[in-house]
Amino acid sequence: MATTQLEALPEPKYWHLKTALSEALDSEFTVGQILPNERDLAARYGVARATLRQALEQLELEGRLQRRRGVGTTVSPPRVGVDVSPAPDRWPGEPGDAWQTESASCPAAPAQIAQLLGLAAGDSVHAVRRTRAAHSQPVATELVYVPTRELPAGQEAEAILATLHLRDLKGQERTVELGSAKAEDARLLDRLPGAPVLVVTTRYLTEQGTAAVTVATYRADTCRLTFGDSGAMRLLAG
Amino acid sequence: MATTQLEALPEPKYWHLKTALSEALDSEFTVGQILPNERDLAARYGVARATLRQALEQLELEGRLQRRRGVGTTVSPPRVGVDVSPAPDRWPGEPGDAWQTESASCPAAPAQIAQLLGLAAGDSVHAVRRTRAAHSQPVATELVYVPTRELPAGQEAEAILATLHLRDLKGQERTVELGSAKAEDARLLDRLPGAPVLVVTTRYLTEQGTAAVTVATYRADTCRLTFGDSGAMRLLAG
DNA sequence: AAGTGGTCTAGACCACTAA
DNA sequence: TAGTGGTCTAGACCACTTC
Repeated sequence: MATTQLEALPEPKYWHLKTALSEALDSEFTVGQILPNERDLAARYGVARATLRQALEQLELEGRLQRRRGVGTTVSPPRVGVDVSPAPDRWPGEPGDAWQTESASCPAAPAQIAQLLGLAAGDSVHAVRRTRAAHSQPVATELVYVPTRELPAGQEAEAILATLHLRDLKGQERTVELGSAKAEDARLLDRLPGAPVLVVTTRYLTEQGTAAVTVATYRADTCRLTFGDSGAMRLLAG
Repeated sequence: MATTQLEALPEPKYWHLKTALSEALDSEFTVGQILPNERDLAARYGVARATLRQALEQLELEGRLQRRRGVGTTVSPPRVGVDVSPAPDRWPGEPGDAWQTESASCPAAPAQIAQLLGLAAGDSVHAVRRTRAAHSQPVATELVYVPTRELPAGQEAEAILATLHLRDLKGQERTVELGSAKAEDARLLDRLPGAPVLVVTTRYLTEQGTAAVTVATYRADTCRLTFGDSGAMRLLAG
């Protein structure tokens, strides 16, 4: 019986554990199936529960597992691809987009938003909350920020978006980064606060400057963001 | 003296801790400054070290902190924006792109890559390793996969890329998702294995099908992916 | 050698879900 | 009410960097 690599293993236990679990997931489990509970799994692999959890956390981060308190740990389906590059000449809320408008409010602009919109810190903005689902599961929540420059406060969400549609859109700028879900976003996405999310920030540009900013928060565990062909498709359309 | 919210706090300790630390970071520390060590910090806030670490981990995930074993925890600069949407009519390795070619090998295609390239599992492919830096720090590492269909094995990296440049590029398809760094990527990015990364997969399309696939791995803690204007800029160029 | 963050343990209790 | 994952503790040792 070979000693294998147990004598000199620079890799930590949870790393090997993760590999072992990942292979078991491929060979012995099917999508949606529920795993043994954490205490049993830890005992089965001969590690402390905290160590087992470290491996599960990474697998959840990679979209292989889904854990729900009070329920259990289940095997995730492959991530769903969600398109985040709609036509570059369309405003949020124009017919056919993937979002469902929820509500509107009129808070002071967060510092970062104010900067993107070219406003002073604390200026009032319209904020329209929207959500997006795939396969009947919520995958993203978004806030559309519009300056209250020309449109008075207290409008309906649809009215706010409608004012954008009248304007001439010059282009969009988009960024993607990793974040952790704030309490409100987490609730809407059916996750715990702090869950990893992909934050997509889009700036809508007109000749006069930035007319709107959207901050969309996608569940990182279940989503794969897709950017459709940025060359041929447009050439075909034009 | 008010009891504040200590009587009924559904939020966990590490969540409050994170907020407290985040505010301290803004007001009492400067970029690059080194924080007190974890044992001292934990004592200062009256929590166990594991709880303190849970808060630090989230702040690191959000790009606010950087922790290095044997050194300490430092305050991170804002994330750097890296453009991941070069001109949609250019191949990898054409003059002026942001990457530095490292080496080439000729492995069997991983299952996922084979599928994207329309190959059978285990078919041989060229794999060109490249890296990308910003502010003298490595921010991404990439593998360019090219089928060995027309080009024999054992080529130099530059020769492999050069064969692509002769072909007519019809378009690109790009996806972004969250991953965790494999051992090799982690080493190149100066991170520990398992570190969170943004994985950008690009498919290069010709009339004949998929000519190449790139898998780029960006440090999620230090990078903000940017997608330049997808409308106006091209109109101006054309 | 001293000090840092990284890993690991063995326990406890809590919040939540479902029968 | 029983069972799940989520939080928290107090300790130990290890890997790495720096002096």
